[in-house]
Amino acid sequence: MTVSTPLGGRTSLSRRLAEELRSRIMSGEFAPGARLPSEAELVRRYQVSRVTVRTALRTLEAQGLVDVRHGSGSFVSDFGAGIRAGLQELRSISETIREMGHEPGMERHSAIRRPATVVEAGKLGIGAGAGVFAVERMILADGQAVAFSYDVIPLAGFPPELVDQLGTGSLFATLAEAGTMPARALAEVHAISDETIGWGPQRPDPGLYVLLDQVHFSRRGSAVAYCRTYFVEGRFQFVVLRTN
Amino acid sequence: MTVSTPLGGRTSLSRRLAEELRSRIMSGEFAPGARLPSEAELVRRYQVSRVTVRTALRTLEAQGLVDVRHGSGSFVSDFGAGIRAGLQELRSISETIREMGHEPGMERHSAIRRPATVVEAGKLGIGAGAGVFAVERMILADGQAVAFSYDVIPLAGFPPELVDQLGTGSLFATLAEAGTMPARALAEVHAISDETIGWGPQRPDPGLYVLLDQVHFSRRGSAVAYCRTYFVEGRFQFVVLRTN
DNA sequence: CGTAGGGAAGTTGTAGGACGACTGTCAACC
DNA sequence: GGTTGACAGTCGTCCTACAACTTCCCTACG
Repeated sequence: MTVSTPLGGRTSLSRRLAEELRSRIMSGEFAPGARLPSEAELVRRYQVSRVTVRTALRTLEAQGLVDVRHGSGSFVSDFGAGIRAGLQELRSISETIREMGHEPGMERHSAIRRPATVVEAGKLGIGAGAGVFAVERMILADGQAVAFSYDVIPLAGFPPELVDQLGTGSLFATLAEAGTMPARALAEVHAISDETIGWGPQRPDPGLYVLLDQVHFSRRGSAVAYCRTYFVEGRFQFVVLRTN
Repeated sequence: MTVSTPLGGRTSLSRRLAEELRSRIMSGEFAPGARLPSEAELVRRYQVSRVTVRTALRTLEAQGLVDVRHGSGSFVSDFGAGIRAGLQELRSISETIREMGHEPGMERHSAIRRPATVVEAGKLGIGAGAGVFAVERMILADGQAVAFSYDVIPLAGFPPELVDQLGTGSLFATLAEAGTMPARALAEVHAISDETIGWGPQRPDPGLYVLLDQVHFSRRGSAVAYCRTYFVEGRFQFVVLRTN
């Protein structure tokens, strides 16, 4: 039997199970290449049907986290380490930095309310000139600047009492509090050489950056933020797992 | 009713169905945001069980291609256009260029057999000094150079009669012929400013590149190629779909 | 002794049927 | 007009059964 772990929540059971397994894998409970418990064992362990277990495993497989082999079992992908800092995992930069074993930090450079530029309006799918909140921040890891970010959040429908909170802590946390947690982001990657991007004493000498130009969407498809993050080349490792 | 399309093949049925649906979506048969046929309809259409249909849909959902909504239906993700050129889709660059509506081309600059460097051996998980085949190529789209690639293929276990074919056409095609089709790749992304990367009259003036430093793995986990592809900034659009 | 072959056990893949939960629509009602 | 409720359509989960594949052990044969 070994019954335990109720998995309570509001999203679908298989999603929650996938998240549970994902966190167990990430925690290092299963080493890369190690074999996961069989589907039958997971059925007993979590008291769910085999369909649910298989659905969860399929999700993890599509994410590249596990490898399901017919007749043999499910195995943790050998790329676990890379995925842990993967670019396709949508999460706050601070969280990623912490998971990579460093102490995240942040310094707000400016924060103003202003009308959206044409480019911003286009990216966010709002009218040009609509009110937005623009924040400029420096992202730190162990006290060293690893990125400079220019974030824009549309104000329409955003709770006024939370506006001042934007840019003071995790952007994701504030958006979640506002009920517009990003579920997906479409990001363009560029190489940028520009001396005017960064600021302060930590500005890198050759102004070479990897720019992540991304629009965040809520689960229902509305744009909730437009973030341009300039990562100082060499101070942050970008990893992408590609599959077919 | 409407029986047809046998889906014959050797991989699992659900994988083939996912691929079939993926290609139908990519072809534009279903517009972004459009509703896919219901699971029951797909069951009738392809003569497979609902388990198989659901498994395929789950795979596509995890890849960000479709959005399955409880009680409502399955919908093509609004990000279809971006995903079509997505970085996490592992496929040949030429194929990607063609899908983006341009005519792919290629020029081989050099191709030699030599011992692996220490870095290459480390990336490929082989002994330092083991024999590799190194190819330098220029990737073209509509006659314009979009990338310069430095590829390294370990020779151990590689069919000798196919070595000369490396670098003359699609690297993927040759690897597939050799039975070592890449199934996954772990890629690092860097911004590079270096005047010595490219060559020829098409060399970009400010030598600014997005470097995709990637190791390709076969389905069983062995490294089959180490490819450094320098994309000329501005001539190729990198898109990454991030999910959580 | 060594090896090839066969079989058993374990595991994932697919099938079919059943029911619950959720969504969107529309008609009836207040 | 707005709300409520019924209803059909659809996805989520469960159950049972069997096929296909892998791995390992053990036997039979050389």
